[in-house]
Amino acid sequence: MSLRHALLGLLAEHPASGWDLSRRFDDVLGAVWPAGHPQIYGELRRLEQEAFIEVESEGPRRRKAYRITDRGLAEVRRWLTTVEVDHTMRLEALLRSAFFWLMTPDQLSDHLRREAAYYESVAASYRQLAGAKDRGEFGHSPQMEALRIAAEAGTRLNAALSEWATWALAHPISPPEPAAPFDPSEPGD
Amino acid sequence: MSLRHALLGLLAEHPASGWDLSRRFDDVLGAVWPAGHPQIYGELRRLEQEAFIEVESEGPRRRKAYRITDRGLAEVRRWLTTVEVDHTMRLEALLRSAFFWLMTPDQLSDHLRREAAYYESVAASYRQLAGAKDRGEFGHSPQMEALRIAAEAGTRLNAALSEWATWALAHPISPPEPAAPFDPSEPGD
DNA sequence: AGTAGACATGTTCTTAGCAACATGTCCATA
DNA sequence: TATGGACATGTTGCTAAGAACATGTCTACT
Repeated sequence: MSLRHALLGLLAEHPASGWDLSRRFDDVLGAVWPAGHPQIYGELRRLEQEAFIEVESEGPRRRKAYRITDRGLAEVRRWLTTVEVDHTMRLEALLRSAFFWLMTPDQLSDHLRREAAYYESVAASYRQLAGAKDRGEFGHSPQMEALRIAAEAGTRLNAALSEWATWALAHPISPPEPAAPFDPSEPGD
Repeated sequence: MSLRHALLGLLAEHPASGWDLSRRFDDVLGAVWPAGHPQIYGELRRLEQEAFIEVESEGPRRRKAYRITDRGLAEVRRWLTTVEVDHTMRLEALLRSAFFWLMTPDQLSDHLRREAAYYESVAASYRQLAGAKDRGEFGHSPQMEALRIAAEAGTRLNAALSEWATWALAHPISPPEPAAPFDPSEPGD
């Protein structure tokens, strides 16, 4: 249930509408915390009821921009500083690795090659983003610096996964067992 | 909804009861795919209905051990080889990093130090496990080799996160902005 | 004036996930 | 023989997540 705090965190930067927030999730935060718009609109309604945010302005097309309240700002800070980090991970790619022995060597190396390429391309795009930020292309606000740190995590995490897949390619799983056919030309054990 | 395939994958090794499977999730798979026992028992019932698994034996305390069917084995293999990997990640620790700018420098470095220590200790335990497997302490079955590969991922992933936190410690976020107090001893801009 | 398409917000419905509760069995040991 | 604890399986009920559907508006172009 970190969604509410993520929304508060985004609103701490500046007011935004549900649509704006949904976009930021799609573009940035979604990589580590996916959230669809139904969830976001619903959570915003609750946050308003609890006075963590308030309507700042109403625009065309029923657009409502929300502003964070002092109470809301205090709540994000409380979360960041006193709530234990939830280290739960959910990585289907790694779950699959426990079952690699069910694949043929060919299927597995094909799979690993594609995984390595995927993670490498994601890592590359974070690397590029980090580079742009280091060149000052996005200014130097504290918010931007926090995203620079997040981009570093994206780079390292995906690079590690890519390297792992490459490592696994070099460590094939031996065939299903003792079924090694008897070969009289080989010395016995 | 990878849970069903994970259960099938575990049952592909050998028959097991709901309790056994729940244990394996707690001990091993839970690190990358958490699952509580209510979910597991429910899914097993559905898998049996769909003839992916069947009851192998009934034991004391209503214990039911399930065996995978040919249909079930084909289904895991289909999943492993033809279903696109879902690369969705959900990492609260990284979500938080986008909001580091809301913390004071002291709070942030305290946080990062604890994160680095946490990930390093997790990485160390995977490293140890991998070492034991390399020393042959768990035999050499293909299943064990797959878990060896998974342990490598655990090591690299957590090491990367630990190193990231350490890197972030060395890249502090500059103060909230232009509020630099005027100091007449400094040359003006 | 009509219309296509992006913008914007919502509801509905289903499933996933998970904590809490309920039930009963077997085993060791006091 | 009573009792505590590990074993084992389930149900209930709430919240999260997410796909699909519904609605309406504004802009630009024809």
